[in-house]
Amino acid sequence: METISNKPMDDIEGKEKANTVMEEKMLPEITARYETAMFTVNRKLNAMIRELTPGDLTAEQLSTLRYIRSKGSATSSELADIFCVGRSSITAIITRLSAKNLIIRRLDEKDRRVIYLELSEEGTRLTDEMETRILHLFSKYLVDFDSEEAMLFINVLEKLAKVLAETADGSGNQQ
Amino acid sequence: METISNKPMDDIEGKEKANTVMEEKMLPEITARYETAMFTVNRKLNAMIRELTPGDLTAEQLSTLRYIRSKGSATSSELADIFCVGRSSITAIITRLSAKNLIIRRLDEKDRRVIYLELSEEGTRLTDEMETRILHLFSKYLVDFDSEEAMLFINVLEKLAKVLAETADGSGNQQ
DNA sequence: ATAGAATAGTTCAATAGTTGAACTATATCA
DNA sequence: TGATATAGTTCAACTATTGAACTATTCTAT
Repeated sequence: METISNKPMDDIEGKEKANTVMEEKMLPEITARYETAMFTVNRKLNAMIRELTPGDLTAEQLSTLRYIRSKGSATSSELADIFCVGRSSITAIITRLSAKNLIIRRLDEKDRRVIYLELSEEGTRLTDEMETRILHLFSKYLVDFDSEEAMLFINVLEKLAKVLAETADGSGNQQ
Repeated sequence: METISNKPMDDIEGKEKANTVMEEKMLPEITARYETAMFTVNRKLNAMIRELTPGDLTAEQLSTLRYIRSKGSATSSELADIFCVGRSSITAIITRLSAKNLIIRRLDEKDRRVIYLELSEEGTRLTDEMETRILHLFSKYLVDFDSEEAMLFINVLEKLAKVLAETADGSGNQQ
């Protein structure tokens, strides 16, 4: 993934070093701006999605459904990893989704410890409906960005996600 | 805020329209990639920051302290707006922070309905310490990005935050 | 083959965050 | 002045999360 711009920066041969130094200096500012903006984006988007969601479904529950929808099925441990929470937390969420008949537990016949989580028909329908609504919401805001900046943004965001995900270290929680 | 790249896209005069059409088509893909990456980034970063934080301080509490630190002082209503939650939620958080002697309630003498929230000495010390740790954490990851892509990313992120914040509509919650 | 370790998931108690309604107190405005 | 709006709190109900203890399986190393 290389940058698109061809506007040269310093180009006194030591490109590598020049960039590093500059960032060192700008670190506090970049960090502060990143955090402030990220905070606002997350809070506002979550609030908006919350308003789109049927009253008896929480943000975590919706995220869980959507993740399973995207993968077809998932296990508790996988969800705990992805969501960076303990497994007991996932159990609680799954129990509630199951009580609402949105999720089905399917036993693995080979390894009888594992349980595959899948969406029920109703769960699939509801998740698809939410996907549509969210897409519609996003489309309202995406028109303010041109393709190029949007793609650049997404690429850097994905790179960041990759870098963070690779640092498997803490990863938040486990037992 | 204009894009930096000078690599022309289509330039058959109808730049405006060309871009719009292209995004329309790419909307589902962009949305999916954005959401997936954003989800990972948030979960991972939150988990990492959680690990840096003294055990008796939660993510919400830390965010609250940091916001107040950045502004000097804030009111409950202001925090409820920024955090997109109800005021009673803020009351609960403030009560706990106050019990830990990290926050002080200062009464406004002009308008006796409002209460300014400020950090105590201990709150200031703790928040500054956390800022340092977070900066250190970020610096580990920022080296993977060059200045240019970092700045582009931040600019688009801030633009997104601005667009979302301006849509004052739902804003999540209020009473 | 089997004992010990690892893995997948659940249960439970405790705590934090959130909602929404009802409430108090104060300020604004018409 | 009386109605309305604003700032904040309290309360009950609920969800999410943690961490420890637990069951049930599977793996692995001798």
